[in-house]
Amino acid sequence: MSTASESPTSEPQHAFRYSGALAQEIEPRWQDWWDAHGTFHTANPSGPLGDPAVVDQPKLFVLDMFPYPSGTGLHVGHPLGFIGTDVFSRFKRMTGHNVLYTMGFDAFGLPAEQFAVQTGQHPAITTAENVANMRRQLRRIGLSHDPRRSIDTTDPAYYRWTQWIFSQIFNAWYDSDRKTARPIGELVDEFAAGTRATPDGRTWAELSASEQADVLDGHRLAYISEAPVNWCPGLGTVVANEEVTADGRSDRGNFPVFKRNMRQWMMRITAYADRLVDDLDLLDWTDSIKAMQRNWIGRSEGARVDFGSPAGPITVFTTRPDTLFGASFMVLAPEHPLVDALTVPEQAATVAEYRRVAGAKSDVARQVDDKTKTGVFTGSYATNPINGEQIPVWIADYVLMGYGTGAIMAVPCGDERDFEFARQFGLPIPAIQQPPASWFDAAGIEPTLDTAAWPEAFVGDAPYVNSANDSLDLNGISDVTTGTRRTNDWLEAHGCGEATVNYKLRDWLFSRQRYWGEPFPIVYDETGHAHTLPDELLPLELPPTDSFSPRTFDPDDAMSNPESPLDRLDWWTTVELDLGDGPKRYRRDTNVMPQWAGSCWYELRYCDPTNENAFIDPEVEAYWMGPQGEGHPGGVDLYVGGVEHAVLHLLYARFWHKVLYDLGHLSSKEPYHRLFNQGYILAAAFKDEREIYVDAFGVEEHDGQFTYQGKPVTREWGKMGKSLKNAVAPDDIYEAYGADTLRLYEMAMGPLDASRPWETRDVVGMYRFLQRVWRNLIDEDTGALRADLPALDDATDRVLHRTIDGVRADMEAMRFNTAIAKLIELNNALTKLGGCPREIGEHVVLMLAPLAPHMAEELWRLLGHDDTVTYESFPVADPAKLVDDTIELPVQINGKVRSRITVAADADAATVEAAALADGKVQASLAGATPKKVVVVPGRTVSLVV
RNA sequence: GCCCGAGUGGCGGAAUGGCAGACGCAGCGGACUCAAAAUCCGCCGAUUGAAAGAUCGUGUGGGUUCGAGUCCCACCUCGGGCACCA
Repeated sequence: MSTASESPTSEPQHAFRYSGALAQEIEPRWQDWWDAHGTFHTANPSGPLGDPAVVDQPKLFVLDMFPYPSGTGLHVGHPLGFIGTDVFSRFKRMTGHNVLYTMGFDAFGLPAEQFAVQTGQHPAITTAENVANMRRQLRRIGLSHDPRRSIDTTDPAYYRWTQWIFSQIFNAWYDSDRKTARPIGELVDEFAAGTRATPDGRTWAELSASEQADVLDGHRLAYISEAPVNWCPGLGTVVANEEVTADGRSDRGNFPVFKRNMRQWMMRITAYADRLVDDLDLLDWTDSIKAMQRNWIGRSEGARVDFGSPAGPITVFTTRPDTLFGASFMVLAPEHPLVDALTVPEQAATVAEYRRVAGAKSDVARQVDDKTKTGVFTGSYATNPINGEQIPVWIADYVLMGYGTGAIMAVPCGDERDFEFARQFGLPIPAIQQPPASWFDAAGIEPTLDTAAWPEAFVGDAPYVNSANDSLDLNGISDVTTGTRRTNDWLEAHGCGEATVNYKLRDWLFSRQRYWGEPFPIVYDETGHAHTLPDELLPLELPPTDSFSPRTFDPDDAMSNPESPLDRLDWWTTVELDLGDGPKRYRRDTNVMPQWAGSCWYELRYCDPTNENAFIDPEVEAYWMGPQGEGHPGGVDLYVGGVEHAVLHLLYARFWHKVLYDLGHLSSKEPYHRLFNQGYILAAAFKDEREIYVDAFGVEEHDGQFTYQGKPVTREWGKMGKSLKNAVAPDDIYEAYGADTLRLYEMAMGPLDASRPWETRDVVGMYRFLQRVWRNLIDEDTGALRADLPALDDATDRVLHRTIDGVRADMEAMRFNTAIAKLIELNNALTKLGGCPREIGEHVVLMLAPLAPHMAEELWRLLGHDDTVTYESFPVADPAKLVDDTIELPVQINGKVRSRITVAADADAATVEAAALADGKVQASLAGATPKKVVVVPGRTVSLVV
């Protein structure tokens, strides 16, 4: 061991005091030792990483969300979750679990590509450098990853299987009767056998090969469609709905996004909408994340209703079919295909102008505009099927083409938007429900069915009125559920509608016009039909090129067109292949997959990273991912990450997982059984008068006023990061204190799921704690175990066991902050005692091991052990030492604590009551009065009521 | 507007309905030292009191309870998500 040199936080006279410098020596030494000994290698039940013995151990799969290997490296905010999972994994190893814990890199995608474009280097080179740098930084924190299982999405050995999974999805269709994905070949069989009708009724054999291909393409789970997509000229690519922010800009780069019809790859995630909602019930996720997913999928139950019109039936979707009697007009989206046919000549100019204005408005403009209703009459009337009334058909941009059928029946008395529209344009508002008196009271008007007096629409349960025809009578019914059911039955019986379910979720736009992503394993034949490459031709590697930079455009140039970098590579885009009918020329797909593809299945590859025959061995999958008993969906045991992936990654990954499950490749229905959202580390950020962030470390504070270079700045709190100029590098903390101190500080700041502000000056508290632990066991002058350790007394022994009991429970529940507090209390007691009795030393080191593993290894070695502390058993409290002979109880009189009594721990209620009444202070407080009531809570309190 | 989540000392935070403020930071006092640092010991919600103590105190207002930071109702503030989704 080298001698600790002077550091800013230590003094030279104690050569073996635990200092930043000593930590800098101990920590890398143990990190090297762990690597050399393969300490964190985790065995599979079989296969190349196999050891059948592990099957006897309970398994635990702990997963962190896949990080981007950013070019700027880590700041102290990044590893918060990683440290949490590491502490938990280390604890679980000490309780006998076989723990799968590793880390990979989501290295494809925009950030990596943009960094490469900035530096002018090929993304493969910058990615490799960034990954190496991040691995180094993560290793320095002492994370106990199995390095053999680490993966990188840009590695052809990995994306070979991403492409293979794409092929599986492409070659599958969704059988909505059986509610499962099936191989496309089985659909061909059904068509060929005539058990499934073709779209136009001809037999399968009568269709040409090209027509057959068209039919199949219409069923595939991955398909090409010409549909409105989000075109982002500033990025030069299309992006998914989930990547567009509420104000119509791109998630990355914050560029405007335009709706454009384009030919793009889509994933039929809508086929899984129901299962994605329903299976949330099987998951141990927070309610808020579940709510966000439900909200995004947006399932609403209602009915489809056909209204007759001069242009043929207009179909609407409504969640309130029970209000059909109140439908007094219809509204179509301006883009609705029937608008032309419905528009009468006198209205043509007005309608055309309205459509032009509406069409020119971007989504941004539509949302920025105030919500004042606009619209125009088409001149046509439709027939309300339930009462035969002729109602006017309008168009208005408050009806969205992208939701439902792009047309609504307007029930102004029961829908706030329709009410506003009717008021705006003087359309009739017939009342069909009798709102309760309380509703009129709240509105400050007398009860009336004259809606001219109503201030707003009435929404909710109330008796129906004016709601009857010859064969349906809702009048008198007073709940929406019954009204809806009756109406749905009537609609179905009369052939003008049926109950149905509608979703906000749209299919997933899956292609990007970029370079740095997985190429599609797809070629097109001379008729333009897509074929997957045979599996043996995978991976289809990204072609090398210097022009990897995508063509970007003026961010506001809505009419620009995407140009994929791969399109420019003529030598690559055409290829001669034999796909079963002789060698032919094919054209490659020149899109790449979106960022999310690689992270849709990475947890599976962690399980079986070296498998060259399958993306995962079924036996290995069943072991790590399989259901844990009846009703359990399977999936990783603990998944920790930020809340920002609530609807992107988590929805896509669940979808892919379900497809793979349906196709028989997996035993687990869900990828992530338990999800834990860690908080963020916040840091103060400062803005000058121009609203520009200034270097947070140059800001001075005087009397609560902040200044930067003499000028006043304002403080705010935000996620630590480069853009707020407030990032603290972990390296600075290691140098001053070591990684163990950083780990403890991050865990002690608060509960893992809460965001908390970083305070560099607070870090020293955990450093002092580690120094005291060290000092209690180690002679600071010689570095040897202290020879003068005190003897163990009964009271200290009890403190130890109470600590063990509490720390174990806290660790189990991931309450690392309170576990640390209990360890500090124990250590403070030892300091008072003058040192750590030998009998306690090992327990202290073992309890510290998950939190501060480097110091724990070092002390474990000094305590005379010659192997790692990693797999030692976590201490178990002796129950006999958890109970005291006597306890002190507070005595409350009328709810106020007036005295404390000491009684035997097992004293019965009568004894406790007698002791309380006999107490001098209690008697003084009672002043001779007799309590009316005495409540004795054993072991807790005595409460007297006078 | 709708749906989540959170409001506790100067700061981060702790408290199965049972002694509010564990633990850490900052601050104050003491020991050690020629001195300082480090270390060790103690104090550290507010008001009041010489002290013992007393009174108040967990965003606000009600309620349930012998007893509420914790449960219920209403409201305020902050954070997050969704947002003309029929």
